[in-house]
Amino acid sequence: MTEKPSAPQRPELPPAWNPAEVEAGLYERWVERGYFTADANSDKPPFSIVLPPPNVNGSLHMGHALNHSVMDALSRRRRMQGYEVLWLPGTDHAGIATQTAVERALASEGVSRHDLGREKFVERVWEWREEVGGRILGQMRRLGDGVDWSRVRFTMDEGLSRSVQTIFKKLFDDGLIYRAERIINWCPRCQTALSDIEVDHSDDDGELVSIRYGEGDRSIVVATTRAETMLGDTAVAVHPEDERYQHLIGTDVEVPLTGRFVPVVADEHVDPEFGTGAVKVTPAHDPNDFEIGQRHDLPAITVMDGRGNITVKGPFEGLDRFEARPAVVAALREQGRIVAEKRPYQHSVGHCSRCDTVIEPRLSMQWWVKVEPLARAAAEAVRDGRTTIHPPELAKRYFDWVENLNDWCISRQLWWGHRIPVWYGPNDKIVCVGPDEEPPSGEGWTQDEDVLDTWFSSGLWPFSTLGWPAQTADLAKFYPTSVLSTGYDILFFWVVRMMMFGLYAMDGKQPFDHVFLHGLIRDAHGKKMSKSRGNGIDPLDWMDSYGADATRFTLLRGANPGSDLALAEEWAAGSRNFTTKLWNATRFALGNGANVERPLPDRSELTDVDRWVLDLLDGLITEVDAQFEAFQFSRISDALYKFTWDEFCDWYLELAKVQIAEGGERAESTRLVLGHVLDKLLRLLHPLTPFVTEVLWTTLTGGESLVVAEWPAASGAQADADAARRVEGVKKLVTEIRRFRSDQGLKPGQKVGGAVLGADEVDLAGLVESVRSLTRMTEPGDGFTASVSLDVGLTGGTVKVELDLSGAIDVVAERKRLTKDLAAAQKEQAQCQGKLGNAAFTAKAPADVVAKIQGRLEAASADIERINARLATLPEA
RNA sequence: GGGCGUGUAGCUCAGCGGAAGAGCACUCGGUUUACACCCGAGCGGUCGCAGGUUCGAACCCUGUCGCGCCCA
Repeated sequence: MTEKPSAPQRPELPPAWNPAEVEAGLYERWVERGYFTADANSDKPPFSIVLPPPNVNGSLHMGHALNHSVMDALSRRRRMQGYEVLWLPGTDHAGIATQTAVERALASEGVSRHDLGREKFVERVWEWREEVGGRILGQMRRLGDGVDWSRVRFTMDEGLSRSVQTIFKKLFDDGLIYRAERIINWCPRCQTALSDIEVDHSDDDGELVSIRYGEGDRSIVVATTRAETMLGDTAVAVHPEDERYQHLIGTDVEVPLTGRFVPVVADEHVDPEFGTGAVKVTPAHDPNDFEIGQRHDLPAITVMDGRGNITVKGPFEGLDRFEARPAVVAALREQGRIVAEKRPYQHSVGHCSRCDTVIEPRLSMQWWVKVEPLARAAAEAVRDGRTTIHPPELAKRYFDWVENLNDWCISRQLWWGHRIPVWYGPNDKIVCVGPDEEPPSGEGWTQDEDVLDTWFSSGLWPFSTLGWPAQTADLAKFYPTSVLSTGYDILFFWVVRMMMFGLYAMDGKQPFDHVFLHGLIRDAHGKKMSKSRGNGIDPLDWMDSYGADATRFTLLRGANPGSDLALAEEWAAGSRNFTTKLWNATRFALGNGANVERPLPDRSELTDVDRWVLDLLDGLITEVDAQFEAFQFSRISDALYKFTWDEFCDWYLELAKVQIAEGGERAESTRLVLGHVLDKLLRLLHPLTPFVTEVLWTTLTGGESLVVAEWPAASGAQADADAARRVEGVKKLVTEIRRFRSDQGLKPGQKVGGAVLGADEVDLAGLVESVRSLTRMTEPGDGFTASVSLDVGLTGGTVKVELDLSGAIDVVAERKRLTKDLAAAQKEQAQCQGKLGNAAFTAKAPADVVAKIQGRLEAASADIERINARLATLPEA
């Protein structure tokens, strides 16, 4: 029987990794083989993630790419660990954004939605969704997202709409949904109410105008930033204890321009320090004024329509609010009623988070969710540990917010969305209709015109997507979901709403066990990416240039929990370099016969170098596992990067060359070690960089796919501390020799004869060949003359290296090198002596610390002696 | 105004009680047959400032200044 060739025939790797050519094909193969399709009937433990649904008309931006990289890494690892993994994708209908987009398209045809009518308009939106709605899903495939495409959902689906109607009815019946007339945030451009979190506040330049109301000793000066709303004033308010105004409280003053007399009321909420201490009260156009109005039973006069145009008969009628403001001020000035004007005056102004239009507080009838009991449950679930927030610092913010929630305005004056299932009938009858109920028919019954906030339906996502309200196998298997991942800026949007609804609908069962909150994407200098700055980076560009793996790796490497991450093209190039490095290392290993055809030989048959790298690998596996459990993606990536590049490539591969050159059994065992280390390393890297590892691993092992390969476990072997010490000794020796060569101006490739003396004493005899190989040092030949000697202090002794540089050495360079080393050793010596000379230190510090310092002192002193001796032998420069 | 976070190498960030680290950038030298998307060697920091606790502080405490975010 002939010996088997050590390197079996294997498909050869191309010389370079070309992601653009390969990624799409790999991805489609994974999908076709059904790797990402979850089985609700499997016996495996479940692991589930629902994708926080992106806008149906959006496209993949860097924030998505980061979040998806996180979710994909988590779910790929769990799949390899033998979990039944469900990562469920989908999109939300983005009520305002989508309706606006379609209205804009219609406008270019000269048609408004009202021309079309509600039914036809909604049809158009569905058509629009068919056209653009798949874009972001396609982009997810490029990134490599291992989602279950058989379960892709949309918030306007029939099933999800049923969930919406079910929960609306349940909340309505429980008294947690009600209708009320209040001040809401109105966007005059979007023409709809918004909830509080859809309003962004910024400090804008405005004006502060002081206006005199009334006459003579019955007059009072109020300060306002919104003079035009005075047309709707129904009171002037002062603080009850403000001595300046005691005589006016309870009297009436005239509101200029209107001829109307309004009462002066005393209210605790007026700040006597602000302006004159008196404020005008416009209950229909200011949330604080509305509350004052409630307390004092004041009428509310609406002076603007939904577009922000003045509706009061007279000279201002029809003017836009921003035109009306100066017009009103001018009219007041003419009457001599302007006491003071301050411009610019910075104050906080609310803007629509969709379109940036200045919000108009408006009195209007809307539907509300009473959040207090829901929010209390949401806080409790985190407090008692059913749900854990990562990083924990952000839990505080979660509590603060949840405990101070106002009721949630859920009705929107749109056509695109879930229509409110409430019918109004004769005699003010109101009926809320559940999913299997017939709406009331007959004369006089009409359905509410409004639709629900998009977040109302996406808040149901963790269970509506699994089939709720039906008790499906999916729901039983995959709820509660394992992890929800999103940016910390979305904490209040997704997380809180999903928590409130999940706990409510699922009998106190939390929607997710863990919440992972990643940071926000910024540019290379930490600035927010934005269209106006033009500093945005498109993840698709990165994928084109550097590959999906490099894009993912860059994002994960920067993902420190709770902190933002700065990105620049160089970062992605660096990650691409890493994938190339991995590619080349594997190519080298394969070219030298690396394989996993047989188990590793017993550790006793391996070399120090083999045991060292295997022990490091064990440590790496332990580290990666621990950091995965802690959502520390940056540490995972860093550990893998450093092992791959700084240990495996820089040292093990170089040392393996020596072992392979030995031939025979040694070469064979080295090929196995190479194969086994790479095999496990590729498995560990797969959740982060699935594409390149798939190609390398299938080539190395002949296995079917890394997607379904087993996640590696540490070997359990006792780490060989002696092997580690010896290899570290080799590394130090090699580094010192290289430094000497470099300082002496030797070309890296130039071979130099040399002798290594004293290797025995430090137990390195067996590794001298490796040192020679890595430093281009040849055996001392016949005419060997040591022109220089080099002392390297290692644990346990000093190794002397003699080199024949065939001629004079560069004394200046050598003196400089030694002087530098001397200075370092002296500094070290002084530091250690200082500590040891301190009686308090030796008395109070733990014994092992004292011993360590003692050891350092001895080493430093020996170094100083050696270097001085060496310097003495050098001729003067 | 309230709360949270953060100031470490030129840039972006790790480290969070016992010898100042990484990536990128920079300098020098390299056609060492895995890799120039690379290899080897180097330069670069009183860890914002001021006090305090401790045998010992980048790390803990207090104050202060700068920056960022969230909520009013």
